[in-house]
Amino acid sequence: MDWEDARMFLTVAREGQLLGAAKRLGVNQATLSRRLTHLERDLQATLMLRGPQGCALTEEGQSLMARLERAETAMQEGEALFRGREAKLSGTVRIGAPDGFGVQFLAPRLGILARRHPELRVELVPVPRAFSLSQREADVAILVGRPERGRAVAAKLTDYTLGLYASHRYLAAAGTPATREALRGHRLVGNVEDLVSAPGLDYVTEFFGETRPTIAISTAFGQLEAVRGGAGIGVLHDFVVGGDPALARVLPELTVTRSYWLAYHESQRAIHRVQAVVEFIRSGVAAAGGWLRSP
Amino acid sequence: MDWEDARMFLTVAREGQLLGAAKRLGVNQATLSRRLTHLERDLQATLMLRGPQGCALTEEGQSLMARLERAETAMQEGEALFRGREAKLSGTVRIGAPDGFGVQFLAPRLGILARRHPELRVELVPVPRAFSLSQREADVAILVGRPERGRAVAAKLTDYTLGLYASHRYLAAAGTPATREALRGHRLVGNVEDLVSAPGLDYVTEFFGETRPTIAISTAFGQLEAVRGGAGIGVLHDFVVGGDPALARVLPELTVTRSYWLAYHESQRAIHRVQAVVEFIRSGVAAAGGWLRSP
DNA sequence: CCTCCATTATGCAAATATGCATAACCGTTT
DNA sequence: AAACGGTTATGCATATTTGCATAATGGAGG
Repeated sequence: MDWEDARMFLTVAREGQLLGAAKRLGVNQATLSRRLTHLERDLQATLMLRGPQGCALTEEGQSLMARLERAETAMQEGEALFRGREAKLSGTVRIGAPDGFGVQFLAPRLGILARRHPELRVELVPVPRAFSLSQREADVAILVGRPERGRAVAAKLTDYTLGLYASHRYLAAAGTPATREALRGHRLVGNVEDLVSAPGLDYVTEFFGETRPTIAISTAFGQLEAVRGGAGIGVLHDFVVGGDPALARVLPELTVTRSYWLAYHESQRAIHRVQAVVEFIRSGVAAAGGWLRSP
Repeated sequence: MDWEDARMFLTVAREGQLLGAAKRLGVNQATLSRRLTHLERDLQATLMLRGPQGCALTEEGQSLMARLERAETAMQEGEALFRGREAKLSGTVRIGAPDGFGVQFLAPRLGILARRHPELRVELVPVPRAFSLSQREADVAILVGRPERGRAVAAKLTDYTLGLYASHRYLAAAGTPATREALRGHRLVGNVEDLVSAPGLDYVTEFFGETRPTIAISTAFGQLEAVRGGAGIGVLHDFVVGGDPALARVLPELTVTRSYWLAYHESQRAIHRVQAVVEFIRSGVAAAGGWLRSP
């Protein structure tokens, strides 16, 4: 028995005529006639007598109607689990992001998102690690570089640049290197190789070559604070440094460009709250313009 | 929420994979994938996580499944009202028929039908009256002449003939009329005008013209017995008379042909037990050959 | 790391359902 | 008896769903 046929039968039974029930169900009257015929054929019973005077239930139809009403109650309960949350976005969306982007870009802006969607709950995980979208470790992930495979819907957000920085105090004491080779004589701050979660995050070798950093920190802000504290020369996101007066650009011609991508599992494509967050991030990045690039 | 989508979701939830559930439901795996996507979009929720390892319910999916199982219980109860009667035809079929055909042809043969379908119950109403098929006064009606309008499926069964008969005793006493005009001097047995239920049943005037029968009886067998009892000359169905030695054909060149039609309401088209009876009658008449015609 | 297998997702053609327009129907009114 | 109005049923064109075939996927095993 086709349950959708049954649901339609129930409405006709209540309405007493095909035309009115069709309007109520949002289908054509002809469709409804056929759906009922299909149900009667399937059950091998005449459930209602139809004529220009409308539809009257047979005894068999009465019996079925009673059971369908109980089914309807359970169906409506099930549906209610999801309804009422549609108009205003509700539920939780988890964003996984590299800490540079997550903390510097997203965190300050989440208030806008919260005010726009009061019922929405946002979880931000600003740590540099891979997020499995298929296992729902995050609903939306910010990635460095394009995701290679898997059922993710991916879109490039923006390019961003990284450069070498050191504190004024450090440079005053150790001198400013004039060439890339001269970096060998300095203390370098980089990231933890083992915890590099994506090929695109391995930009330290592009700056230091085979020279391994003396100090390795796995987060961008950790690196920032270490460099700020005079620990040495480090590779920092230009947008993270911003206009910090305590820091000086070192070897400015050495710069690396990467790109942030946004991804979510394709099954989330139809989830409005996820799409709302996606759109929020995309439009936020677009509005920020060149903010993520070096001046 | 499409209830049929929901029913399919329930099966996938139990099976743990699309492919197995598709087989169980008798649909293609691709169809099932789309039905689930459609349900998830409708409810704005991810009900299950799908991958090459199969399908795992989310918490939302778990909640919905619980309600759907209750709906399913009610649906199965409703369906059970009709199931279990399909393989062997059961239920009741009412046949309305003119008494000539009903008693002389159908009644003797109903034993065959009963043995063929032990669970089937047949009601025969062999009275010469109109049966409203749309109001289920009969499931199957045998009619004289083609039904004119309405939502009946009609099929011609056979032609049959009527002739004038009298008992030998009557003719010995009153003489045998040599012409149609001579009938005026005889006692005539006909039917009750007021109860003539169809134009086709008004054959008495075709024999007697404007002469009104002295004795009017509303049933064919009533007329038969009256004629047999010497009441007069009557119009009888040739197949009802059969080879009765007590009766003599009068004015054999006067004969009238009518046809029996079988009809049922179109909503009964899909009801197997009704179709079984229809087929039984049609094939019975075909097998009887010229039985309903005068020799 | 590569291969295999059983799974899910999707493009495309075929099959089916749907809506539109209209014929047929029945009860009411004139 | 005829006309009217609101109903249901159905032919046909269009829209949608479905099945088929195959690409993509992830876990297991070698």
